[in-house]
Amino acid sequence: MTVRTRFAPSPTGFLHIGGARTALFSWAYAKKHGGEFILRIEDTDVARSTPEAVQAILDGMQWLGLDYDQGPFYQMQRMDRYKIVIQSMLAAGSAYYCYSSKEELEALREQQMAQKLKPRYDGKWRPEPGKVLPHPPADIAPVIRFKNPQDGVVAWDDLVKGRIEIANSELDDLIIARADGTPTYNFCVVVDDSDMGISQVIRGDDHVNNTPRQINMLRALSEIDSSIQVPQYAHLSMILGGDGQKLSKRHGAVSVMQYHEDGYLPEAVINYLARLGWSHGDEEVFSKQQFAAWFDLDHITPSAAQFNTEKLNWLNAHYIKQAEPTALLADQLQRLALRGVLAPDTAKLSASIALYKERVNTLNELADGLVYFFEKPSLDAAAVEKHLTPDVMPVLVELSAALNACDWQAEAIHQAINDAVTKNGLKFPKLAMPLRVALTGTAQSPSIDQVMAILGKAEVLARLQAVLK
RNA sequence: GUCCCCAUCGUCUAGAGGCCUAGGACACCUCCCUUUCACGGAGGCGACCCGGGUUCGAAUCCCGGUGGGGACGCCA
Repeated sequence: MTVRTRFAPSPTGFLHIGGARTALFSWAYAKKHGGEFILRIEDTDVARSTPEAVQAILDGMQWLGLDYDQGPFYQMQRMDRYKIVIQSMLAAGSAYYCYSSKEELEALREQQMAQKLKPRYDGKWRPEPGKVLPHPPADIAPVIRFKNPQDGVVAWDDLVKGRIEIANSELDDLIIARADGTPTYNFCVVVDDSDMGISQVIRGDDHVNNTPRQINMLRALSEIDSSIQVPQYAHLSMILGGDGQKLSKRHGAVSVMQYHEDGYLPEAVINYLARLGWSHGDEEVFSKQQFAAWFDLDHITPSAAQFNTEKLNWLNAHYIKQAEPTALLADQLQRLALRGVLAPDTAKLSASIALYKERVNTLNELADGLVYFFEKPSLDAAAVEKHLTPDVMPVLVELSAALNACDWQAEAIHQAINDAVTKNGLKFPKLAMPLRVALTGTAQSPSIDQVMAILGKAEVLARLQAVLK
């Protein structure tokens, strides 16, 4: 049997970190087994679904490089198919019309909660042999309910959590079509997973409780069409925020595209997400391809995992260091433009990226650190006071002259500084620090001779002149 | 409330009854490197939720407790 997995988000918001990991694992499972990965947009909640959200999900997947073999399929475009299946269930007696009003149901729920019972449909309109149903009220448009088995248990061997059993007595007859005729989530999923030949359903933990209902519907459907099979299920635990709390819209859940904006490389986010809840021995740093080759459901942790920005930073720093400067060029051009640096010299930009990328966690930090290569820095007052002391001024004057005559290479520049240091009986930092402050504005920078080599002779002399006045 | 799930360093995790004196990674601390800050290198701190049981032997298996999470929609 060919492996087919799917990622099935509902377009009610952006692609967040939890959804991204679910997609990543589904993607990897399909790749590992030479199967197909399908994207399906579950947009049956017309009131909450938006085209913007669809686009945001597509953008997020593209940024992460989670390519799908089929889709995106849209459930709203499959209405005809759902209606046919519902009709067949009605005909087979595995579904029925229910005329209970929303108000009636609400009252029932409250009553049950008050009695500390699990709120469930009371089966008023459920047909049974020998049972006499009430007369359908004329003013109520009926919903359609699935006739769930009442006895026995539903069990499956979850690929992550092991065997799970739920008694049918815990389940009630769920609504599969609303009063307006549109089908609901649990029903659409079942039809789609079946029609699309999904072999493994890999999804979030929060769907564990839907699984027995879906299995029951699949079984009812297989009574009608014997080719219909129940897929395997793998339920991934959720990702918690850095504080151990559940991620939600108002608490810590952000779009994966926010990570892009914040200066994270997709390689880093993928690598980080892969290691969140999954492991391959002691391996920590690996590519998406390596992940796909290694991936298996056996090594997924069943417990929830807390998001840790520090570790993401570490991975991001690794991937930035590893990147070729030219690969970062386009990105840095954009980020520098945001910082007011327009059309910088490309050779100079490449050289400064090469020098600076070794020391940053994010692409924004990189861009921040690059600015002074292209614009005169404003000098940090504390650093000026500490390092640009009156006694070094004459040495700087002397050095300026030497630099002016210097062959403009880091080696030669270093030599010129060294000569000035020796001649004046100083230690190297005594001159390097004032230079650093004068040229970069701060007391922290890469090797000052290398910075100077990139800045260029004219610019270095001009910046020195500015502090000597 | 009912049902379901989960439980190893602060965090992510290794761990399939003896390889465990519980390993790795991030973070933190110390030292080294050094031209400042980083990077890098070497060390260090630091955990099996509790209680029973099974067994010659339990982080690992079973039971109970506790704690955390999820679900209980004409949402997905």
